[in-house]
Parts: sequence; C-alpha cells; structure tokens
Amino acid sequence: MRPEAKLAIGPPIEDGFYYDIDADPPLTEEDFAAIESEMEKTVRADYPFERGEWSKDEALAHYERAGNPYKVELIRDLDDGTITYYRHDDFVDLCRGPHLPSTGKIKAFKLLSVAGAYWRGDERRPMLQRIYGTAFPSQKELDEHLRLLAEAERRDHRKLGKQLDLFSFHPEGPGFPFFHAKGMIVLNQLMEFWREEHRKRQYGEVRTPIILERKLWEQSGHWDHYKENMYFTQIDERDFAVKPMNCPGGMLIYKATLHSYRDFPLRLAEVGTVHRHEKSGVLHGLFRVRVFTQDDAHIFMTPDQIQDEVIGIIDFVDAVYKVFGLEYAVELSTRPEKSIGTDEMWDLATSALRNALDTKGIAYKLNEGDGAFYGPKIDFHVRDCLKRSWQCATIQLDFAMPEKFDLDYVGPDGNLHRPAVIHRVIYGAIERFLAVLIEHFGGAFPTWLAPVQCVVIPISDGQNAYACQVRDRLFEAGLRVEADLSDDTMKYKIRAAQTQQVPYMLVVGDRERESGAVSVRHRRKGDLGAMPLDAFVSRIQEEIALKALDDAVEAL
RNA sequence: GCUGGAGUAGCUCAGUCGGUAGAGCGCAUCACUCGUAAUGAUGAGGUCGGGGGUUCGAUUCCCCCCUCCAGCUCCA
Repeated sequence: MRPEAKLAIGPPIEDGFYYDIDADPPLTEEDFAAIESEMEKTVRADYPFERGEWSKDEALAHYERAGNPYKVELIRDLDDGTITYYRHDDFVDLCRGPHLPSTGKIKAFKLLSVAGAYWRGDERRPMLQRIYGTAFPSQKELDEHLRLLAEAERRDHRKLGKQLDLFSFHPEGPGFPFFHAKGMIVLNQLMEFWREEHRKRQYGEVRTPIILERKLWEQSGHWDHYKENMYFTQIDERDFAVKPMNCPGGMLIYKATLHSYRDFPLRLAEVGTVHRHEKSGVLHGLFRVRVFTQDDAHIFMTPDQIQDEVIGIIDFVDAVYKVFGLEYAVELSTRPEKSIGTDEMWDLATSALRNALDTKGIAYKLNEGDGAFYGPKIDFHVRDCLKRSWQCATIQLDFAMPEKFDLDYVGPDGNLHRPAVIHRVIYGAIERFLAVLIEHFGGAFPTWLAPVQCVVIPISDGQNAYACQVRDRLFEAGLRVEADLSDDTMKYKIRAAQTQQVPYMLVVGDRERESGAVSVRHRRKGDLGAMPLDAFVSRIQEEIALKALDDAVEAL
C-alpha cells in the first residue's frame, strides 16, 4: 500500500499491540479498512513464522539498503552479536519472538486508533504515526474486549460528571474545573470523612495563602526547579507567585514558633489549593487539571521516628481506600542522579521506607532513581476505567526543606537539631480522587456520598401531600431527599431516579399513605417491599453511618 | 508543547456538492391520575466555537486562533 513507509518499532502491549510507522502522507483512520483487509489476507494465507539470524553487520546492511534509519538505530543499540528476525511470506522484521507459529492463529483482530508518537519517546526527535490494534484467538474474545471498552466509555467520569450534574469545564478556564452543587456534596462528604479520620490520628489542620512572594519560592528551590509550571503576578510592584505546592507555606508556620522533640511527631494537615501550569495537551477531565486541592500534611519528627510514622501513614491510606473498595498498587522510588543530601541520609530514609513496607508485608514495585530530588517516596496508584494508572496517595521524605528553611527543634540534650519532614497526601488531589471514584462506582455512589440519597415518588398527584410529608420527615432526619411532584407517570419517575443513580426510590400510593409507610426500591436490588417510614429511616441511617457499599446493602 | 481528529439547540447527533438548519432526549404548557426503568398533544429553544479572507451570498471553501478528543512528551 505504502511502499515508501518505514517501519520503526512495534511491540505487543497489554490487550494488543502497536506499530510506529514513518509514512508520508500520514496514516489516518481512513486507511484502516485497507490495512485490515491486507491483514485479513495474511491471516487467511496462514504463513508460518520462520525464525532467522543475522550477524549485526548483515542486519545493518539490510536496513541501510532499505533506507530505514530507525531499524539501523535499533540494531546499533543492541548488544547481541546476532540479530534474530522472523519472516512470513515476503515480510521480514526484527523480532525477539516467538509469539505465534503462523499468521493463521490470529482469528480476530481490529485496528483501534492512530496517534503521533515521538521516535524513542524523545520529544526532540521525529514524530511517527503509531497505530494501535488488538488481536485475539477468537472472535468471542475480541467481542468481549470491545464490550469492556464500551463499558469503560460509559463509566468515563467526564461523561458521568455531565450526566449527573457534578461538574463542568468551560473554554474560559481550560483545565480549571467548575463544581456544581451536586459535585460539591460529594467533595464535602469526602472532606468531612477526611477530617474525622485526621482528628482520630492526632493531626492539626492549617491553611496557608495561595499567593506568596517570589523570594519564598527562590528559597524553597521551586524557582529553580518548577518555574515553568508556575503562575506569577505583581502586588505593589513586588513579584509574587501562585503556589504550586503547599510546603513552603507550611515551613513558615513551623518556623513561627519554637519546637521541642516532646511535641513530635508534629502532624499538620492542609487542604491546599494549588495551581500548576500543565501543558495544554496533558489536560484530562478531573484527572489532570491546572488547579486542584491536595489533602496535604507535613509531619515534623526526629529521624528515628520516620519508620513508625511511615507505617502509620501506610495504614491510614489502606484504611481510607478500603472504605471505597479501591484496589491500589504501591511503588517505592529511590535516589535520582540529580539530588541533594548525604548518602547516609538517603540510606536512612530509603531503608525506613523499605522497612515500613516490608514490615507491613506489602508488595511493591521498585523504581530505582525515580525519587524526588530531596528524598525517596512511596506512591499509591489506582487505575481508572481504561486501566490507566493514576498516582493518588504519596509519602515523601524531604531533606531539602528543613535545610533550606533552617528548621530546628530542641532535643533532649538542650541543643538545636534538624527535624525530618514527611510530605504526604491520602486522596492525593481531591479532584483526581473524585474522578477515580466516579469511574470506580460508575456514577452509583454509595449512599453516604450520593448527592441525592432518596427520591419520594407519589403514584399520582393524589398522594403529593403525603409525599411532601415523607420528604420533610426524611429531611428532618438529615437525609438528602427530593420529592418528584412532576406530572409524569410513576414508571417515568422511577426511570428518572434510576438514571441519576439515586440509591433509594420511595414509592407512595394510597396504601402507603393510609399506613404511614413507604414502598422501598433500591437502585440495584429493586423492589424491597413496603415498610414503616421510621424503619426505612433507621435502615438508611445505619447504611450511611457504616459507609456501606452497595453490595453490602443486603446485609442491613 | 507535538501529531492526528473533532466543534451544529441544555444533551446525543443528522444535514447543507455555497442560497442563514433538523431529529430524539431534556425543558415549558395542556390533557391523562397511573403500583416499580420512557402516556399523549402542543410549544419555546440555534449570530452552525471565535476572528479574518474569497464570493452577489459562507454554517459549508481558504487562513489564523480557541476549546475538546486519542496518543506521545511531561508530571516534586
């Protein structure tokens, strides 16, 4: 089809494969049908894959003759003296292989998308077209995979955010989310829970300003390391910056008073709004925004308190994520090349993190050299509906800020010492965490989080007055309740409530009115039958108090 | 930021080979008074993302910009 196109690299990935191609004019989705029919022919012919070997020189000669600089570069970078390749029909390609004995084993495949990708992931190098596709041994498995993709689309938080009236974006504020009344209910419930959990764990809460003088950011190192992502302004002819992180402000609070080792560990939480100038192309719903709220905390302590403190935070994250039924993956990142501090400090800090993880028996992935320049860190990753992984909680040890801000405390010996500092977040960014929850629950929040917890549905307008009584009684009981007094049919009102993922629908007709009851319908369990209004109130209040997930509803 | 794609009613989308647009849902009004996922009728609602150009005439063709989508790069 495109004899001049140059193949670059094409590995298998989870659920499929991609191939980077240098083609001019660029490939588009309109080319997919033609490519797929070529693939179809190849599959039907059932060519065997034949393994072959070249010496490095032979391989280089082959691709230099073909005028393919990408393969030449790949071969040059290979350490092996012999290069394996695979051949089917007249097509030869470098491959460690083997994947399959013959082309006929591919029973079902589909090209999914095409997008640009930098050669070898380097933005200074040419951009190629990357074609993504997927293949399965049977049509049935392909169909199942495509069904999962469609389900993921249904759960997409951007779509549900609109449908459920939770938040919106506007061209006037790219990357700056607007939270609607219903979205704020969820966020506020999350924060109420958060504050209670922090109170239990002896945290204080502080708040620092959004805008602070440039001098402060020069002192903290942000001016040197993070300027490109910051917003600036002027006040009375002095230079100021909008904070991209909360730590410098937190350091000033620490320095405002004298500290004793007796007060350690000193845990100061801050629900801090930060602004970061992210590149336009990386913005992604609530997952990647330009203003977000970190459920931050800075913990000041002696170095020998680090390990216990880290264990405490790991338990904290686990306890919080369990409430939502969220699964997570843990990563430990160690000292990067460009970093500050002594080897001794890094060893102490890294082993404290490692020991904490080992003590908890937590499996983790090691990211050698991926830590922050000021210290190692433990990250907690949660996957979205398309299996993309997002960092949420993180625990970071910091040796830089205590130095830069000359922090100290009075030790048992009466002398001044340098404290250790941990930065940590539990939700991470509340916006991102909300997005994770929307996709995790598919919009069907557990009752304690649901913007509307129950809708009263009169069967006809003869029961409107009773429906209002029921609504008022539930409102008095502290529930988020609405009465649907529209002149739609009962079936229609049920559908409307189901569509909005309201946990409980309370159907009231003459029978219920006469007995002071409600007919309870749960959005997943269906019709639960009639019960006295008070019985329903205690049931739902218990469910809310327990923060029960939907699949636990039956047990109540 | 880069490559490619898209932007038409509140939402989801159709349409115009250049003569200023249509559906479903939603909304409003009226009728219906209904027992667990859609009762019917009528009506309102759009400077076709923004600016410039070509043209007698641009939502449609061309250029620039904005925003969104997929991916890449980035992500203390």
